[in-house]
Amino acid sequence: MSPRRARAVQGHLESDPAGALRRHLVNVTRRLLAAHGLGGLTTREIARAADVSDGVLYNHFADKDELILEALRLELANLGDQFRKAMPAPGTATVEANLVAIAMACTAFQAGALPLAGALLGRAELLARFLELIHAGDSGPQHIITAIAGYLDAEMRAGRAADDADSTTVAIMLFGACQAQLLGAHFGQMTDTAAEPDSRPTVAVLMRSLQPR
Amino acid sequence: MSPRRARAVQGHLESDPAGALRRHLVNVTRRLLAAHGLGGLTTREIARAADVSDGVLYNHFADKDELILEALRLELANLGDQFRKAMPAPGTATVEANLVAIAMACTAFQAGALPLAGALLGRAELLARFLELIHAGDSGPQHIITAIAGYLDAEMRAGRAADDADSTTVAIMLFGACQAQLLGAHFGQMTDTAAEPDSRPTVAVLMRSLQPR
Amino acid sequence: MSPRRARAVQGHLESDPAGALRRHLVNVTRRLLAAHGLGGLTTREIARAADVSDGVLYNHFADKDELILEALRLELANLGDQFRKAMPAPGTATVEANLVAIAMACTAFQAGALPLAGALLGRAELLARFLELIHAGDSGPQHIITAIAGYLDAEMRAGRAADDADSTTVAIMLFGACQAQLLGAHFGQMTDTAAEPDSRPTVAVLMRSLQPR
Amino acid sequence: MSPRRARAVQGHLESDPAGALRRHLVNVTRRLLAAHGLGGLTTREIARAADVSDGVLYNHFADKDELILEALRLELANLGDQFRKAMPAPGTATVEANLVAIAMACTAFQAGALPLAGALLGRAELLARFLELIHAGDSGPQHIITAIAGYLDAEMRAGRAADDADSTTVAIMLFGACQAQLLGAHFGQMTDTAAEPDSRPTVAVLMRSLQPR
DNA sequence: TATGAATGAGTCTTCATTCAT
DNA sequence: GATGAATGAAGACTCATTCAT
Repeated sequence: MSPRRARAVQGHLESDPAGALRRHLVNVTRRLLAAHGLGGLTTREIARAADVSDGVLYNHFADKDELILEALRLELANLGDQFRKAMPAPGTATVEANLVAIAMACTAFQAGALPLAGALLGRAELLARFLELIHAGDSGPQHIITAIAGYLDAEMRAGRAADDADSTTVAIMLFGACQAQLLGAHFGQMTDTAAEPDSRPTVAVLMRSLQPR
Repeated sequence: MSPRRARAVQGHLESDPAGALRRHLVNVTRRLLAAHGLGGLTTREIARAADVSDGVLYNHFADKDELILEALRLELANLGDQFRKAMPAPGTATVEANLVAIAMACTAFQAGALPLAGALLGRAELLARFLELIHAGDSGPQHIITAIAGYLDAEMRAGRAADDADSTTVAIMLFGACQAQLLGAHFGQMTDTAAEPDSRPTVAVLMRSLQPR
Repeated sequence: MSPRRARAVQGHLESDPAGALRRHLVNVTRRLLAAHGLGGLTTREIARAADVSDGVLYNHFADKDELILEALRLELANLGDQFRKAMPAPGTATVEANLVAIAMACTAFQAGALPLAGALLGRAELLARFLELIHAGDSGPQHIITAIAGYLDAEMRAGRAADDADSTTVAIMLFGACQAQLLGAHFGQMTDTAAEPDSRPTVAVLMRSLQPR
Repeated sequence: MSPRRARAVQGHLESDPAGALRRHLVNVTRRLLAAHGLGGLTTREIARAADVSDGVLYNHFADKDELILEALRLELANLGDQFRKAMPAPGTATVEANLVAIAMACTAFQAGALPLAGALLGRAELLARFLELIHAGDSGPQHIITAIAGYLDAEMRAGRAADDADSTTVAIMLFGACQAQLLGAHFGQMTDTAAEPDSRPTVAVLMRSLQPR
């Protein structure tokens, strides 16, 4: 009595078989987007990668953009979750070590977000739809900054960091330094990029402003 | 008996008439690229904007990408030049004021580079060709960092800045903070973005590390 | 244990439950066809309008065309029935008044048949199947002509109309004049089309040939 | 210095080479439209029939509809011209013979216009664009009616036809009778249709109203 | 038998590139 | 060299039809 199941999702005993292919398509698209960006990503390529016919897409999404946006949203949300998980708890270890850990989490987030950002740059109308989509969510870069600033505030209140520094500014600087290093590696010489960017010097500079006196 | 001059470059008494049209095409492409990025920029659009026939492009460039790359290269070089012109001379004014000026120059550079970056993100093979192209040049973000670090080194040598901070790290942080603010505005809520990002808090934090003791 | 009843025909206690859905589909299709013609009428649209699943169609018809043909046939038969009902009885009122009434019935028939004709024009193979389908029936325009001619013959026999005119020719002329006026309104300037076409002048001309002498 | 010539129009020494392919496409489309109507007429089919690549169409027309409309317009104009050429001059031969000739011209016009009408039925937006297109022209059925009425008026003034009949009504009846016969043949039994419809009975009926007394 | 998601051939359209003139 | 129309390989999307459930 139920409609047929797509080749690609057969055997997946799903609690929600109706949404299974939709999710499958989104996940495949996330993968392709994360790997190669939006440039030259065709509906056919998505269908092939999903082992599904060319037309299915339109059974689950109004158009290609809707699929892309959904994939972007989920991928970004996932990156945000991973970042939050990697955030150290205030009061543990040392502030310096924690900032290094945060820097690594920033870099991981940015590395994942780079292809997504590329997909939206120069596609004003897609960006607009995307912003509307995530506005309520807690995925964007703003929330990363807020989270870092929140950590700093907690440490300041605990007396483990000087409370006369602006926590948001420090958060932006940490996040930005990581970003600059990443983009430098991406657009830069691309040689020896294998090496993880070292965030310790950055943290060292910040610590001078955060040293409780 | 000399070959026909293209409509668009007639009247331009050039010392290098052969290269005039090539330069014209590159300049038009730079303008279009800076304005709208690479998304949806067609060869026909370039030809129309250049007031030139659809085919000329292929008399001067191997293909569209070569034209794009040349335009990107020159546009980036131009942004680099403008940045260098805006760099304050060490020893003038105050270090703090100079850092604020540098921050503004960074922001200007990044704002101009954003559409260019968008053109390259997610186009791995284009990026590769681009990197090869600019490798020898002094246009990339690396040189911005180097220039800022150079300024800091000079101030350190002059005793106007603490010499126990790593100038390159400070440069990256300044550049990165500006970048993060810009991208935050671009991808962020886009509300009240009209306001110039304020770099003074960032500079204030850095000054704590640079205060000569 | 009897097979499932489709959503749309539940509650209809039918003596012929098997044929109920088939009839339902045909009726919905008739409505859609009469309203918008065949242009852009999709099987999905039909299914939606019938509140039925996309696939049922193929349980009751070989293909879309078979459904369309059945709907066309019934709709045309219905128009024919309505025409017959509107036919005045010979000997009643005046011949002139009756011809005006017949003209109005012709116009009504043609207005209803117009979208159906559009569905068949330029679809030679569909038209061929359709003609085969209605050949035995008494729905086509031929029967309208025959009916009008029959009326005229009766009036002639009754001495209310000159019997030296060819009744079939007069019928064709009456029918044709209405048709020409309708198509003129449809394809014509479409201004002041709201006004019912006036058939009295046409009837007046015909009366000259029918005046018993 | 001039762009290349399409395969299909090579050798046609045209005074207007630029418009040659446009005209070629329109003519091919006219032929296809006249032969099979708009149903299932694809851009590819047009391109194949024109011996031209799939994309050319869009070098000369905004979209498929624009080409279709142009073809419809020209074909209708041509039919109108042929009708006008076939119109007898008032005062020549006999009125009866002339009306028979006019009836034949009507039938020819209608036979040609039938597929065109089919293309527009059920395509409201196309019809609207079409009406706008031909509004100023003198091609539509209205002008056929007007021309016939004009002929009748002339004969009336010359005393060769009774001047108390409404010429426009008679024109509509003549035109309409031919149309009804044609459609009857087209949608009717289609057997023995080879035989030209005989318009003499129709004319005979009309003559009764036109006989000068 | 009804369901409705899956299928994939086919539609219109775009656009980088070619090439006769 | 310059021109700009011609080319044709994609691209996004539609829709009649199938078929597992």
